[in-house]
Amino acid sequence: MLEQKYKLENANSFELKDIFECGQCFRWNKQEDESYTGVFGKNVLNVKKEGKDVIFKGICEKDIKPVVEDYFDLKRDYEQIKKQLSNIDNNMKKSILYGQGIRILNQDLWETIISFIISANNNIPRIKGIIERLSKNYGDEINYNGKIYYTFPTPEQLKDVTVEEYRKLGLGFRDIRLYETTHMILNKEIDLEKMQNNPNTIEVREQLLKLSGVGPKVADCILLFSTLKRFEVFPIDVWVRRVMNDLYIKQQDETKVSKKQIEKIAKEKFGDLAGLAQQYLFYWRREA
DNA sequence: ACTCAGGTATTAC
DNA sequence: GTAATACCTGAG
Repeated sequence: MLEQKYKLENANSFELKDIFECGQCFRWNKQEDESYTGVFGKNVLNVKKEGKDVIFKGICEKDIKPVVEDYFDLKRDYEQIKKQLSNIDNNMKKSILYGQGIRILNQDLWETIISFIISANNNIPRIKGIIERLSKNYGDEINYNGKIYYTFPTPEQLKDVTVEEYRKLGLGFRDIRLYETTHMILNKEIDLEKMQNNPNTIEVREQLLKLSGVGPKVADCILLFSTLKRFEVFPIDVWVRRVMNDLYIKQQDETKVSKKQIEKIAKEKFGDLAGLAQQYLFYWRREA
């Protein structure tokens, strides 16, 4: 396949580090020239900034422009969202200043489900390693610039993989979760297509929670970071609990702050944009 | 040797 | 319903 190119000129709210290292994705890697290369769907792309312009190039199944516009959420007005959130309080203002270039990617639902099951009680380097090994073992090859990349395996490609094989890839105790969830999806016990078309977030969340290895935090990450794109959810992990306690709750022992309490404050303060607010706060608290 | 990391499932009050 | 506990793995 031929290499395609697309240049986004004078981009606002688009910083490579903010997008790829704010914790939403696992398959984008920094290159020596500060650009990032990643695989999504059947595409391998390199993204580079030149001043305020963004250069996308790589192997794309379809026309690169719509592919990029969709995946990078380019049609959404992040400037407006940031303005709205910044008005809430100085904490939001500060965190948005730090992560001003964040965009929430439209990641494949299936891939996001599996990736965040793997993320449970795990660390980022290991999560990334596991996902790469999964792709290398069961995905398809794509050649680009003399290197071989691998697509994320489909449910069908994982159909006959055993729990033992997962364990060998370093999945640890998540091996059985991956196995069970894959088969629930293959059986249509959980129908991802229906889920994708269901506007009722409560119902979709309930469906996700039925999947093995998916609890409240993982479900909310899937709702926020996949093509489901629900900005009203508020995934609570250790970092979010930490930052919410530091800023708003101020209890001595952050681990004792209840989820309900955090959710209540998030809803009151951030409303329908809670998910975005979470992402700015999370990234700021973890990185800054 | 020991703790920790983007939590979840299970078991026990 | 809410609280305590085990759980792969590998890096520091």
